Amino acid sequence: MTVGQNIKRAISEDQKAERQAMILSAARDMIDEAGFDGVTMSALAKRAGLAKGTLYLYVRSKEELFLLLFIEAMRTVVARFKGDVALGYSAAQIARCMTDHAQTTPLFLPMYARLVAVIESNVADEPLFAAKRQLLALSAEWAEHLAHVTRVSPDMAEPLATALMMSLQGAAQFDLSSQRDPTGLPEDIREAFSRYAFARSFEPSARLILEAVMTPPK
Amino acid sequence: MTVGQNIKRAISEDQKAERQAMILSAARDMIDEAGFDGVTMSALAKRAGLAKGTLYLYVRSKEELFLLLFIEAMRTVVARFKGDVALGYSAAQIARCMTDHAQTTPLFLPMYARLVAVIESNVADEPLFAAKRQLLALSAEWAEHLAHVTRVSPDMAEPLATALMMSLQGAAQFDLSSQRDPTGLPEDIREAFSRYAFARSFEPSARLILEAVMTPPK
Amino acid sequence: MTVGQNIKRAISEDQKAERQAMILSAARDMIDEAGFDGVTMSALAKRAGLAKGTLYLYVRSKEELFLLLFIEAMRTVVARFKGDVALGYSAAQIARCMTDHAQTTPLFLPMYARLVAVIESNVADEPLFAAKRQLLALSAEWAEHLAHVTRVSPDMAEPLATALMMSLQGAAQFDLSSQRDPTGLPEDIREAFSRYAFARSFEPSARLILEAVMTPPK
Amino acid sequence: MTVGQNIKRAISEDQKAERQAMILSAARDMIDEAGFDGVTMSALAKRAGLAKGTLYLYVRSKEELFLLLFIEAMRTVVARFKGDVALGYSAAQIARCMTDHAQTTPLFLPMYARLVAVIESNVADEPLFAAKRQLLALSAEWAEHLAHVTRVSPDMAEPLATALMMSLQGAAQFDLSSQRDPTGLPEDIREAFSRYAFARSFEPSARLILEAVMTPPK
DNA sequence: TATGAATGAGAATTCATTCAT
DNA sequence: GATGAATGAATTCTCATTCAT
Repeated sequence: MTVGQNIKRAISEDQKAERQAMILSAARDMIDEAGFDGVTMSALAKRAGLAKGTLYLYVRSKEELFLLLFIEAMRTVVARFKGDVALGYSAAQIARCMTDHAQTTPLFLPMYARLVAVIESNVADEPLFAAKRQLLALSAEWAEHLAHVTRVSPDMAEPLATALMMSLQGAAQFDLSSQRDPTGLPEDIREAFSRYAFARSFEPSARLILEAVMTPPK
Repeated sequence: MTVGQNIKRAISEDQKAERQAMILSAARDMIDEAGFDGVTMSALAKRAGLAKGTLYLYVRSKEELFLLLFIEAMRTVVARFKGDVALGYSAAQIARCMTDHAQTTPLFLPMYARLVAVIESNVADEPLFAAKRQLLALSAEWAEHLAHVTRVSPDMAEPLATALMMSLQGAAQFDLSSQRDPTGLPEDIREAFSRYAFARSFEPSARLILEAVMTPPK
Repeated sequence: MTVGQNIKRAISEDQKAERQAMILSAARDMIDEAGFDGVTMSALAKRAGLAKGTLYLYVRSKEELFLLLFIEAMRTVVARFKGDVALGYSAAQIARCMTDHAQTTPLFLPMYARLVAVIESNVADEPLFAAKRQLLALSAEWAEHLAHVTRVSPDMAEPLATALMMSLQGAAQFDLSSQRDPTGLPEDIREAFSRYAFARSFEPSARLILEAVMTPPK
Repeated sequence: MTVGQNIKRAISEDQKAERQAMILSAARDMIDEAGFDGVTMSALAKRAGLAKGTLYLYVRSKEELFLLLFIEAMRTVVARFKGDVALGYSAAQIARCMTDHAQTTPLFLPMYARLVAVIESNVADEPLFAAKRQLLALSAEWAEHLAHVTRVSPDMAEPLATALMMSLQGAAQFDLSSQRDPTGLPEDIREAFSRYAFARSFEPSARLILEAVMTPPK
């Protein structure tokens, strides 16, 4: 009675991971096309060529899916940071790189903006903890490289990392808020919207922060 | 179709404002008791002693209600900042005040954390624009006082204000994320949760930023 | 405390009638602009320059308003029929006139289509009976003239009138159903929609019926 | 989120069709008991022993449900017409049959009366088009049989069919309007209500029309 | 493993009408 | 007479998740 082509059963761990990657990829496409709210598990299943139930074999919940997606984006950002930013870079250069990474890594910004208030708020403990662990590890990795390239004093490493991440998070919010076709915006607030676009708001702040710790007042 | 007890009619503008204030107050109470998701227009109406339809005479939608609530909180924060922070304050003192204001103004932090991804995302244009205008005005007012007390150079005023607001926004997110009864948290991530509590993450960052602009490298 | 310009109080019966006519006229405009569902009592009041409560001084309910509107349209149709159709007219000519009257009298068709299932179904007894009386009188007047110009035998007068009115009613429905921008209609049913436009469906039927009784089989 | 008793799953197409039939049947019962406005999707689900969501698996919307119901009634009427009316029948006999079919097929008349102004007006395009297609096919089938039994000349077939359907539609309206307990009606309009009962108004008109085309004036 | 039928919670909002001023 | 603040009923439909096959 089964309709449609049953996809071959994924048995090995590899196949399982592969299948999950497929799902994440389909999800990314859906987000691009229909936005976050346009992603429904039914549609995603269809798009991935799976049955709804099968989807849940690879992803415990919709929120977990998003979490997975964000972790990937975060992983990319961290990797790029480690790859691009080297010892000797100026505050301005580091700020530039961070801005660039955040902006050009697909989904990073919009997902970061939704991470806490939308995604984490609706996820079960189990997946949340799992995600937290990974995210924490990635943050640590990033912070470590940051401390390295900025040659910041040990006691300033954490405050610096925190300040930058916090700004990044805030900027992601601002950016989300500023994403709007200026057409249709009332004259008097149009500029305010664009003022908070990511690059415009994050880069100077990051630079400010970095300079503060990289050139300690003598 | 009408039954029930008509409450005293709010005829003058003053009475109307008072009634709206009443509604906002009832909403605040509900949030305290049942959390954001616990706020229902029906329940709110009942609590405010109004008919549902009456509620909508004073608030165009649930999201607008939240926006109104946030604006009030923001107004308070700005007022306190202007009242508490005076010329001559050190970076540390200013950071301390900001932290305190944000933390002790009821609803400010949790609403700010939800402002963009949850509230603004679901509000109609009309109320959104109205809110933006007020929020922008308040921000400007706050930024102006900030520039004044920090004696920052004119060209650094905006970057400073932006950096601080962005950090505040990010910290609000972190804080929301860290709000969790440590009991029940796995050992290995418990500390990470508490690490991002508002005061612990925001104050040092704010101070860092403020110091950076208040003691220009000679 | 009253806001806005209080319209002068309408005292005499004449003034009252005049005010009611004003309201009906405003309603007609609203229907033209926003369709039937676009008419709300609030908006109508505003448009008529009246307060909501005042509206109800001249019209007992929304449905009564529509009934009043239809009666006017019907009155026009009957008057035009009596004015335009004279003894000696052929079945084809009469059918033509009827079609023309129904079609060119504003609101007649769409209101007739909604008369029973939408309007009468939701009106209180009192206004319904009042309307019925007027409508019945108008029908009788129309039927009488019809009998006169068709020189139909006394026993066929009622069946003829009924048949024509029924067809008119049915055609009004068909017409309502066919009112749709052909753009956006699927190819295969586009023609079906247009086929039931009023003139195309009513006139031949009316003619058929009229001819049947006007040229009795010898 | 799932609780409650899963009913037997309808897996095969047959089972699905059966389940839909069950739903329609439950809807018919509800209409009988509580009238059209008494039909609630929630109540219907309960009555059918289904969860609300399940209902929507079989019916896209409430209006579509009504459309489905009408199509069934129409299908019955057409079938009965084809079964009962044979070549050689007189105009009077055909009119009699039509009247009878329309009157004794459950829900046919009241649904036909509401079809355009109430049901079609509130249905989404997709289901509307689907319904139109079926209705059009049924009409054509009926018209063909009509042409056959009346031996009407090819060019008169369509006008005849249209005239009869239009009258039927009009009569359905009249009938709806006349459905009212005479008790409680004012003396002076009581008769008028009953005068427009279906059989009394439709049959003579149908006969008139049929005779007109079946016995062409020599 | 895969499937997809079944589940059901859940709340916002409109607008005709009334009646206190 | 005129006003407009207050009323409140009333119901749809979506979609994440589960679990019988």
